[in-house]
Amino acid sequence: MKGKTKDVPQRTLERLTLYRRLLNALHQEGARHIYSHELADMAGRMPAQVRRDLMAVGYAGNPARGYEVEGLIKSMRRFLDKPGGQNVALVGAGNLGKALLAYFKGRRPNLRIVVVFDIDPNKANRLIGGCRCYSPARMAQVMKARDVRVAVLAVPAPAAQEVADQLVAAGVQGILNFAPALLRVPESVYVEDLDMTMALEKVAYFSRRGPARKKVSRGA
Amino acid sequence: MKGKTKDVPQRTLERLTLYRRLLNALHQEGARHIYSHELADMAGRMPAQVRRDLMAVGYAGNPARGYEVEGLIKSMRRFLDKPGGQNVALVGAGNLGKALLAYFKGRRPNLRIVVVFDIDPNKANRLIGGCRCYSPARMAQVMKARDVRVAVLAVPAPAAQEVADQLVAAGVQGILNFAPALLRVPESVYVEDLDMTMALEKVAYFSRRGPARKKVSRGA
DNA sequence: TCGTGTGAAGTAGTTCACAGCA
DNA sequence: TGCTGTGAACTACTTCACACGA
Repeated sequence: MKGKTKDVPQRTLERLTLYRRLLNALHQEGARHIYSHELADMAGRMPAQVRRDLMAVGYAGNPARGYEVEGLIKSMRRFLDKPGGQNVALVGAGNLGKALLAYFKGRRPNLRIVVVFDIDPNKANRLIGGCRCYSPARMAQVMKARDVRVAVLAVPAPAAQEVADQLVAAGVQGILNFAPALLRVPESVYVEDLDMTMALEKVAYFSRRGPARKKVSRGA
Repeated sequence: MKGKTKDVPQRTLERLTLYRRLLNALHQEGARHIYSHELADMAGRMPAQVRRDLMAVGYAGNPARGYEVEGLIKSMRRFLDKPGGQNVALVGAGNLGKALLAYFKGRRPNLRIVVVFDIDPNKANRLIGGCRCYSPARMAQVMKARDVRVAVLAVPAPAAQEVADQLVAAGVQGILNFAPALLRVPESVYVEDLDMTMALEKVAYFSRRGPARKKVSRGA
């Protein structure tokens, strides 16, 4: 698994997706070129960090004009996206799951939720937000048929581990976990925990005790 | 703003909220004492890190029995929670907003969403998930009346900055921002960005390219 | 003996600062 | 001149390793 691309730091990858979003908007508005300090301002970062992050995608700017917007976007696409896109499964079609389905719909064309799983038998075989919903029993079969390797987990915490096991058995390589539970999965499976309660507690805490703030100057 | 509590690193605070969750579960099950390595296992961390994190709350363990669960929970409560709790406002009662309302309901009794704001005039003065919904025009007034200092922002990205400005004007000190937009707010306001699309892109990326994984052994 | 508390060492991530080029 | 690309310095965070104590 020791690839040619030297490990991209996780934080760098996050920022790259952000830069891309900003660049797309810029491109829409007709911008042709951009300097690292401009992108940095928009992203709330230091120019040096933007430049260093962009080193990872291997697109060279030019001291006179900065970075060529369209070319940079293309490079980032090559770097970030899997050609042909990646299908995603959603597990858990409760309140949160349904909201996520709607939220992700059309947001990243390259990353589409194509199936839903839910234990509720009433939901089986029905369409939810345009996606077919299946019983978890059919997970392995459906996932293989649709070539799904990425899953969004939006089930209650007590069910999370069991579902994660099923996902792994069905060949999933990456899980975006909304459940407040630590998933035990094989080394090769990537888990990203998105703990909303933790995030809210953090805001509550730091909004009282002064700013243990990001250094980012967020302007006036 | 230079307090007596030496700045708690952001990461430490995240983990503390996690430890507390685990401790509460443990306490429920009747556990009396716990060692740092046990807590570390449950949290997917190193024992030394757990001990160092706990230093921040100022609760001393004991080499023979480890930490006394109940006492530690009390200390963490003193450290993490505002006595009497903090009221929270939700802005944006769309799909996501409503799901968040349901999600947070009862999860942290000390951190309750008590009001909702939405531009849709049809929602004004109606109850949504048990919360009164108001027009953003009434924000300053309602926030003051309910002593709300923390807000969850779940509006579309293009509206995010405008809403953030209103929140700041209404006296908010902390914002949990679900909109994929960089908010410009005064230095004293804490913003935590929770970018779900970014998180999904991260999973998609790292599930392909090998593990730029957290060092955490997530076991087999 | 074994676990805590913590100084010290190690690692990862960020920012500086400057050489080199258009 | 002013920006990029990047070694080097710095900062923040994590882990080691050991003195101390029950």
